[in-house]
This record gives sequence, structure tokens and C-alpha cells, in this order.
Amino acid sequence: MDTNPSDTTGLPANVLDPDCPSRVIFQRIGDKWASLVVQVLADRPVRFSELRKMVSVVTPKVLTQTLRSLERDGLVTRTVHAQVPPRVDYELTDLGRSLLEPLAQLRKWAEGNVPAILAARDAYDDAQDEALLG
Amino acid sequence: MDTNPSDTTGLPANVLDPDCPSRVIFQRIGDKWASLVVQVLADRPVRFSELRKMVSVVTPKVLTQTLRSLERDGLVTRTVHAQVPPRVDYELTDLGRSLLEPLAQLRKWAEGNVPAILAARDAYDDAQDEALLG
DNA sequence: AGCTATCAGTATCAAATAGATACCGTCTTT
DNA sequence: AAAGACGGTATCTATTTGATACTGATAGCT
Repeated sequence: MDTNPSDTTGLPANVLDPDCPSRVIFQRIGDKWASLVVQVLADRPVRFSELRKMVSVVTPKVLTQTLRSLERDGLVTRTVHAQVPPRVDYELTDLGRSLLEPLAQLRKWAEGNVPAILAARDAYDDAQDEALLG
Repeated sequence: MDTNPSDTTGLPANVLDPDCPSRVIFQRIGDKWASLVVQVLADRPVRFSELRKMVSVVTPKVLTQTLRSLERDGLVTRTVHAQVPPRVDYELTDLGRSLLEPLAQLRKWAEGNVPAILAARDAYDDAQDEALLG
């Protein structure tokens, strides 16, 4: 594994390099809606209006932006059916599907550990309140 | 696994619920700097100024915000040493350390697949340019 | 005594991003 | 003729992110 000579972390150099693959993917996952959309598309093509319902709070503008960027990255395809009313299906590519497994791992971690995170938040916020009130 | 009766996705209901654990963690990972910081802290405590150097482009304000939120979530501890000049160490908690494995999986995926993503981007952008220029 | 440096941040302001809300064009159904 | 389905776009506002400058405590040097 390729390392940077001034590296003191033991991590591969690329995680710390702004142009590295890992940062690209963490940005991708980091997108507020992208990973959710990928998971909603897991099983079958889904049309725009269905996505809106499923990812209930997202606005159409932001959903469009999310889908366009997933399409640009080759994770999702967009298929327009010449019908009226229009029908546009979004579907995972093979590349997109390959992301499902690491995402599932993360979700599994979440299911086990998010309660601890929420508890930590409550404890932290209580401590902050105490500090303010004296 | 608990499902929603109106669910048409096959996903566990919680991924689509705004208050669900999975969303909490995807927000957490989604934070632009948080997952990077967690990985930088993987092996040992690191002080503030070191973090700044390692995650080179982050501004101090944003790094502070990131660290505070990781601390609030119980993923990182902050230890102030009464010295001059001051020394503040950040270190992963057990909970934080447990996140390293799923993150490593994601990084592994990234290393294999980011080239394909970058290629897709180039192809997409070229196609856009063509469409504009006629 | 005064000057400079180290460290861990804040304060202030500008820029980029996300979100709310309203609207559009095409066709079908009523 | 009116209303509705669908897949968006346009416009404006609110929130988040980022750039830059600055602070306070102390140590070491001159």
C-alpha cells in the first residue's frame, strides 16, 4: 500500500490527499440524499414521483440535483419513456449496485450503535445546559 | 425486520423515516470532514494543530465544529492538558473505533471503483459539452 | 522590560448549498 | 372547458461552509 514519507498516521497517503479516491467516495456518500436514493433504488427501477414520496422530505429541486449527480457518476441511469403523462425511471447501474454492500454494512453498524450516539447527545446537551445554568 | 405496511421497496422502514438510525449515521458520515477525522484518529490521540496539518485544507472553525459534533456524539474525546502552550488531544472512544471497520470497507470499495466514477464524470461532461456546441 | 513565538481556538464576513414555494408544458380524462 | 398526472424548472430565502483576521496565556530570548 502506497504511503507518503512524511506520513505519521499509518493511513494510506491517499486519504489525506484532497484528490484521492477515498475523498471522492466520502463526498459521494456524504451527500445528504445520495446514499438514501441509492438504497431506495436497490431492488428495482423507480420513477421520479415515487422517489419523492419515498424520500418524503426532499424537495424536487434537490432530488433532481441528487439524481443528476448520481447519473454523472455512472451510479444511476435515467430512462425517459415516451408516454403521457411522462414516465422517467431511475435505476442503479452495476457500479451503483456494487455500492449497496458497503452501505449495508454501514447501516448494520448504525442499527447497533445509533442508540449509543443518541444517548451521548442527550448527555452532552444536558451537561451543556447545566454549565449554562450554573 | 420491521417493515412499513405501505412499503414498496423491500427496505426496512426505518431507512425512509426521517428519525431513523440509518439516517442519523448517514448524516454523520455525510459530514464532509467527520469521517476523515475519524480515520486520522484511528491509531493514536492527535492534537488540534496536527489535525489541521493532516486534513490540510480544513479551516480551524470548521475543524472545531467537526470535533465538537463528534464529541457530542460520543465518538471522540477531548482532553485538555494544563500546559503552556496548550495541548488538546482528540482520541477515538470505543464507539468511534467501532466505526473504523465499516469505513474501511467503504474505502476499499472506493479504491477499486473511483476510477470508474471519474471516467463516468469525464464522459458525462464531454457529452454535455457536445450537446451545447451542437 | 519588551518582542516574538506556540497553541487552540473565536469573530466576522462572504460564498456556496439546501430548501420552500410557485409555476410550466403536454396530454388525458371528465 | 376544466382539472389532473407527471417531471421537472424558476425564484427567492435560510442555512452551512469557508477565508481571513484576531485573541489570550505564557515561555524564551535579547
